[in-house]
Amino acid sequence: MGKNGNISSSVIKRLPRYYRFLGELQKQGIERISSRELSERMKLTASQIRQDLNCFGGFGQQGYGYHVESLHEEIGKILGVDKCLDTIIIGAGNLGKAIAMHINFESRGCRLTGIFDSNPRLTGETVGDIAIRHTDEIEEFCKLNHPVIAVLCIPKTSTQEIADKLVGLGIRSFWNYSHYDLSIDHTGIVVENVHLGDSLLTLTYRTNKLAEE
Amino acid sequence: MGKNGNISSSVIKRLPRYYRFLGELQKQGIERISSRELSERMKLTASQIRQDLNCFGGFGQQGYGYHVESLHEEIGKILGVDKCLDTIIIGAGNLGKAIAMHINFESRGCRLTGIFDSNPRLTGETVGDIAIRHTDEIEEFCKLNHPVIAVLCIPKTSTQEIADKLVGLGIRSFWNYSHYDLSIDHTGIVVENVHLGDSLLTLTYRTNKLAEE
DNA sequence: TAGATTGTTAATCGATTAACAATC
DNA sequence: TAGATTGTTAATCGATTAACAATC
Repeated sequence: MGKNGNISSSVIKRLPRYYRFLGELQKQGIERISSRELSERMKLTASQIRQDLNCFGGFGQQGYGYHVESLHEEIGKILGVDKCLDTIIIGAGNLGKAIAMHINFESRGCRLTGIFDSNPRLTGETVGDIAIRHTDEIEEFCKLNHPVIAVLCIPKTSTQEIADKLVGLGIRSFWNYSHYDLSIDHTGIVVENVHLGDSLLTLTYRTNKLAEE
Repeated sequence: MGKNGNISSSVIKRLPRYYRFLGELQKQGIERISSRELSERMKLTASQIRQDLNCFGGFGQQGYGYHVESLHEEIGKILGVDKCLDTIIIGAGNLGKAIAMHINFESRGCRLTGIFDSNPRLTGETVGDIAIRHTDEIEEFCKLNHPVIAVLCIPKTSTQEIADKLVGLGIRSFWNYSHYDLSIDHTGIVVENVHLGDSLLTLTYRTNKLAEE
């Protein structure tokens, strides 16, 4: 922990949620909020909120609380929503297309610049305003445009191989939706494994557990 | 902790991953595995694996390790993959359709039985082998078929209202993809909020952090 | 000033890891 | 039997919560 140093991943994982709630409050025209009131809305403790925010600096003011707009902006800056990380999607099946259409990359500091699929029948088809390219073109595209994030929506068998290749082409971050636990040996590479199936399976567990009682 | 009692959510969240790895090992024809070898493959400690598995019972054998096939089966039973929880999807936009096509519900103890959307132009269109119904039909459908899980792929503004209505119709579990933190006051209701945007935002954070160093 | 609420330190709680006796 | 590896208890570590002095 510390003002600039290493923030624990527990804290980092909570930041986007703070950001969302503050955005909502701002929309609702709420100017200031105390850690206690925010804690009630977010269903966590006021202590934790103050502890979390103080990893990055003293954003609040004693006796007053936090100014919603500036706290929202500060957390946005910490997360990097003002940045523009060029992003490509590998795999234009149902999931790849849905992510391209459904996720607002811009509001999360990213910009979708390319979609690739190995199926030549998809080449040229557009998703939103982006044309699907054949995977053979990835190399040339990367050398020209230097994307840094790759969203992997491909079968698990090819994931590791493609990821390794992409690292060689300058990709530094993977948002991995394949049913495979990607890990990259290179230092300086970031991986976020999503695993929607695992998420459903914990729901199945808890649902069945419920019925037992 | 305890053989049948309350298992901590940290453990539960790891179970699907154990299940996946053991399935892979089984496919590869590996018969037995020690906690140490599994720990190397999964990149966690052998201690943790033994600790986790012992929440549910002594599946191993001293001096031998764990029998891959039976451990895989046991964890499957714990998770409930042998069950069949009827599931409906609310919202047949890009994401709803992608989930319908992309997720193997059966292998996770669920069965997709209906898809609904408020846009009448989608009514009748099929996703996989399931016809999209209009949301007006949800009530009748639930009374007839008694689904227990609802996958919410709808805008955040309508989520709470629809969820409350679905609880009244017998839904007990929500797999929520809307950009809204769903919480249900009723006891005995399970919610899994997914938030793909938050996942991307942590990746953005870590990617920018990387560049700073 | 008095009241409110932060920032921060200390106490608690839970999860992870280490150690080792039990046992196959 | 000897070697290997579990199940389980104890030690450590980290994260959360509580408390309170600082201060707006």
